[in-house]
Amino acid sequence: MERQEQLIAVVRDLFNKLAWLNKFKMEDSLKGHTPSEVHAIEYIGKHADSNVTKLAESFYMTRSAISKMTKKLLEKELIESYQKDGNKKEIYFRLTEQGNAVNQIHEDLHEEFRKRDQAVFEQITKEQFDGMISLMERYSRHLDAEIKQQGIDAKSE
Amino acid sequence: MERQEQLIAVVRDLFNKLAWLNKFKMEDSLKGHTPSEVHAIEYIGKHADSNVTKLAESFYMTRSAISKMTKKLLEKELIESYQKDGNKKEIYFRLTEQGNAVNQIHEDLHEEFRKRDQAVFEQITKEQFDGMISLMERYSRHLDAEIKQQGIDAKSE
DNA sequence: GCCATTTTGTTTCCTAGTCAACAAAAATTG
DNA sequence: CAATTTTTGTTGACTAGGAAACAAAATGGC
Repeated sequence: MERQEQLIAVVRDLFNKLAWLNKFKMEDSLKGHTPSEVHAIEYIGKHADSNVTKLAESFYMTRSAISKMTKKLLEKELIESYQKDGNKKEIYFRLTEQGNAVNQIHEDLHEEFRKRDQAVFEQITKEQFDGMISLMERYSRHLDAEIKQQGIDAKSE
Repeated sequence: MERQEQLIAVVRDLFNKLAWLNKFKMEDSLKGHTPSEVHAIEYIGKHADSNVTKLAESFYMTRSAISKMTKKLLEKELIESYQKDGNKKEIYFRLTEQGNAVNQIHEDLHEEFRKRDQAVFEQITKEQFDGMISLMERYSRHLDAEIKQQGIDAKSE
């Protein structure tokens, strides 16, 4: 197999596995919320003035899907919406107290995962780490250029 | 942000982007087949005696989902099923001629993607490459151990 | 200012995938 | 061997998300 394909295949498999394993813990601690919902809560917690469009672009999902999801989060009172003076179109989100609580649980879980996998990451040298990050970023920019060239509009975050 | 989280975030974003971009080309050339179906065709093409269970384990999907998918592939006559003497339970799949054709288109597309992104990968030295692969494999084994310890049954391929 | 275009968000219809319950065959236990 | 347990595959009910059509607001060109 080409090294390129090999690397992508290995990474993909690893990510599937990681997501699959973490899902169990997540479902345990965050019952009643889908991974996507939790992900959205995390995003809204981190970014001021989040709205449907920004979430959609960041998650590579349709606005349709996000609109439905945020509706649920509003009903569950995990987020609340607000608008700005002089703009009746855009609707922004922020976390409620309950949303913050969920976000906290999620962060704690992440910390747990981090500790669980720490040993693996400790073996990486700074050079290796920086090399990998810069490769990813280079690849990402390359794809951005491709996307732009294809005339597809993406605006990845 | 922790380097560990940073790396995971960057990879996740990159993969979303890559999948999203490739989807357009895929949809163009392989209209009528979902990415999952194409993925299954690829798998069946590569592995002799594929069955529902093996596909499910490899894709981290439920047997239920795979069962429905293979049913569709059978109806479209892209795959065919067979059994072995003395085993009335397990049902295996192989590609039909049509399935092979689809697989070929898919491979050609992959080749196209490979060329498109070649420049990015060319800059990686052998040491870097090997280091990354071995890191992924180490991480994968670490997760396997975790999965085993959790008593979840996985048998990742 | 006014009209066309773009942006933002929602809704309806549809599909892919999960979960749970199941049947049939195989494997295990005694 | 018989009885229990596990494995394999399928089905039906349900949900998350995509596609398309849409309304309302904002923006841009003139």
